[in-house]
Parts: sequence; C-alpha cells; structure tokens
Amino acid sequence: MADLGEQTQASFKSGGLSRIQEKNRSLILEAALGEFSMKGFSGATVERIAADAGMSKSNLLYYFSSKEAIYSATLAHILEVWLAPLKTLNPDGEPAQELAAYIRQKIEMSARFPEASKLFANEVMQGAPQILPILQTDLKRLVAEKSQVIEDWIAAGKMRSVDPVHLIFTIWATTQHYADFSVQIKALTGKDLSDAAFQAETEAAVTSLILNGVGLKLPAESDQAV
Amino acid sequence: MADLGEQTQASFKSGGLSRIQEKNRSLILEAALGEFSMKGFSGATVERIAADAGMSKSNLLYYFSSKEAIYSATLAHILEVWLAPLKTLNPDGEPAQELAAYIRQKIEMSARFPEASKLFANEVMQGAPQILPILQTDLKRLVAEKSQVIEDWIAAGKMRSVDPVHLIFTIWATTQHYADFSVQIKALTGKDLSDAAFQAETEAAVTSLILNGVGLKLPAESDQAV
DNA sequence: GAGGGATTTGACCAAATGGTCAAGATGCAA
DNA sequence: TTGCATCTTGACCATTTGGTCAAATCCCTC
Repeated sequence: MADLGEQTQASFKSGGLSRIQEKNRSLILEAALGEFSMKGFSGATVERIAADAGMSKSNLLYYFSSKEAIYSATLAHILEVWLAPLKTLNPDGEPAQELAAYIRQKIEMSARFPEASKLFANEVMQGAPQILPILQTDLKRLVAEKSQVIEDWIAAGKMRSVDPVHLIFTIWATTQHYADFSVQIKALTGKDLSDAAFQAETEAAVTSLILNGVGLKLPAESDQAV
Repeated sequence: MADLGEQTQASFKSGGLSRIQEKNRSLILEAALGEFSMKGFSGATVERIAADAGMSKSNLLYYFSSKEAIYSATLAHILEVWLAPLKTLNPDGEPAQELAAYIRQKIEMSARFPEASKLFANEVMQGAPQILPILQTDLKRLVAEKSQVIEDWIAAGKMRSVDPVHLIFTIWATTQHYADFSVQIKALTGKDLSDAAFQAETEAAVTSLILNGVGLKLPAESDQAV
C-alpha cells in the first residue's frame, strides 16, 4: 500500500517537487539572494523578497516556514557552489597551472555571483550563526587536504616554502574583495568586475602577484588552451 | 548681547562639550561600534546600544537625534583612523621597507580594531550609503597619490612593474580579511589575530607573499629597530 | 467535468522598535 | 541656598514586520 497515488500531483514523499514548487522555490531563492546580500539578514524583509519573487508574502511563507528558513536555504544553495573551486586543485598538476586556474575560477565567481560572495561575507562577519558547523567540519577538512597538496609541492621543490593556509586565505581575500567591495572599487577606479576588461586586468594582476609571491613563473597563455 | 553666560556650564557654541557630554558621547560611540559591527545597521537596536552604554534609550536619543545619526557618527569616528596608515607611505623610503611597514600597520589595525574593520566592510558591502562621497573624493585622491609613489618606485627600477591600484587592493583585502573573517579563520586554524603569535605569523606570511610578489626582498628584521 | 488536494491571497495579530514628550533629577554659578 | 540649564527617564505612540488563518482559486486525476 501507499505505493501509488500517494504522490498524486505535487508533493512527493522525498525531495520530489511539483513543477510549480520547483519554479516558485527557485524564484524565491533568487529573490532572497538579492535581498539578503544587499541588506543583510535583518535588513531584508519577507515582504520585499516575496515582491521580488512575484508573489504574496503569504505564499512565500507557504514555501518556506520562516524568514530564517529562507535564509538558511539561500545560504545552503550557494555554499557548495562557492566552495567548489578549491576542490579542483589537482595534486598531480603543476603548481603554477593549478594555482592560476584556482585564482581564475575564484575571480570568475566574484564576477558572476557577487551577491553570493556578499551573502557569504555577511554571514561570516556576523559570526557565521548558520554555517559555523560546516566551516568547522567540511571546510576544515577540505582546507587541510588542499594544504597538504601545497605542502607536497613545496617538499618536491616545486615552489617556495610558504604557509599553505595563509596562501589560501590570501587567495580568498583578494578574489572575494573584488565582489564584496565592488562599490569601493568602482568609486576608485570607475570600473568593477562587471567590466570584462577590468576582470581580465584584475585576474592578471592578482595571479601575477600571488604566483610571484610563492616563487612561481606565470604559465604561458597558450598552455591554457591545450 | 548673547556673548557672555551663554556657555554657562556645558554646551558651548562650537564643538566644546561638557564633561558629561564628552563621556556619554564616547560611551555611546563605543557601544554603537560593537553593536553595528556585530549586527549591521538594521540588526542593531537603539535600545541595546543604550544598554551597552549604560543609559536609557531616551537618554541616548538626547545625545544623538536618531539611529542613523549614531551610525554616521560611529563611521566618521573610525574612518580617519582606518585610512590613516596609507598616508604614511613615504615616497623617499625604500619600497620594501615602506610596503612592509604599511602591511604591518594594517594587520595591527585588524588585530586591535576588528570591529572597525567589520563596520567598514558592512558599510561598503551595503553600497556605502554614508561614505560613498568620501570614497569618491578623499580616498580616491589618496589612492591616486600613493599609486604615483609606487609608479615612481617602478620607474626608478626599485621594484617589479605591477599595477599600483591592484597592489593596494590586495593589501587591503588580505589584511582586512583576518579581521572580517576572523570567525572563519578561527574555525579553520583554531586561532585568530587576538593571538599574538598568530598575528606575527600572519604578518610574516602576508608580507613575504606580497613583497616577493612585487619583486622585493624582505627587509632585515634589525632594520626596523633603527 | 467533478472531486479533492495544492496553491494563493487578503485580513488580521502580536511583538519589536525608532522616536516623542512631559516630568523629574542633577549639577553648577551666584 | 536658590535658580536655571543640563541631564535622565518612564510612559507612550506609530510604524514596521514576521507570522497565522480561513477562504478562495487553481490544477490534476479519474
């Protein structure tokens, strides 16, 4: 029993979402990202998120039981995407290539998803009330793993001896800075990462600075096309 | 008329503040910095700021006419301190010395005034509603001036050719990261800048990375004592 | 096209919060 | 001590806002 007909039209027992649910949850999360990243958790209002998503506040609360639930879902939604690039650091690759690729990806993320960067920054600055457990477990494990990769490169004489954790922090800081402080950057330079030329210039500057910083030569342009 | 007796005991016409005013405004600004940096503008409440300052909400509003007025005053109060280190970059000094000193000062600021860093970051991330004009004028002028200093060093063959503005951004990003993301850093390393040893380690790592990044040798330890 | 669950919404509520105000307490000059 | 300006506060108000609920509408299955 309870094997057919139980998912009559929409709400499946486990994870399955109706067409309408799929669409609305997606609209909500998108609107929520915009609001939360712009105003912070407290500054955002459920009403405005609902309006941005094109529905009533009541209806939004039909999909997410509370403001905090929307916030958590938004955060969870971006988190894996946000931390993904680090996972691609390949122990078997050449340090210069790998680090350059990582920096490129992080700047690409800052350019394409600046709201995600701001939301993440906001969350951490407020003490990471939602994601602290993830930072302490998953992210810590990932950083430890990739630090070891860098240590191995150093031990193999492939790059200068630097503290891998501080190197990772430096890459995070510099790349995310261009998203989080985009207003300041625009005030000072007249441009930001939404300008393709500025993005390229930024990538070149940051990559050059960091690779030289760890005693590596920049990989030739053509290498990337191979 | 209106020339004597008008500043009977406390409120002087221009800037002069009574002993009580001096103390209370200072208490308020300190409490406000803590609240605003922790919760952001919207998340902070006047009531809690007042409580932290040891007075009633009504009394706080006797000193500052609105929540926004407190916020503006707090921001103005930290801004000059926050941007001061860059002004010390000396055109006549040696690049390695000067940049190392600048990085050291910025990390020292992050260690001593993490709330100020977070408040500033928060303000800028929300679009710099209060300080955008300052960024566009004063800060822009300062950055242009110091960029020229760096350009001159490059032209004199004293350091590798790098984009001065991106170099400044990189220094800001890395140093402030340790204050703004202290919770994440603590989650990953178990320490943060409040630990003197970690501060020293951070300063060494960042300085080494950036100076190498721009083709400079680290200044010898002893040089700083001269 | 009828039945019933899924979806949507407006009306409403309670709590939080920024700000006002009048009255009282305090401190300083004479 | 007295008079007056400064300082302090509790009571109060209006608005915002997160969340509830019952009623109405929509959409799918049979």
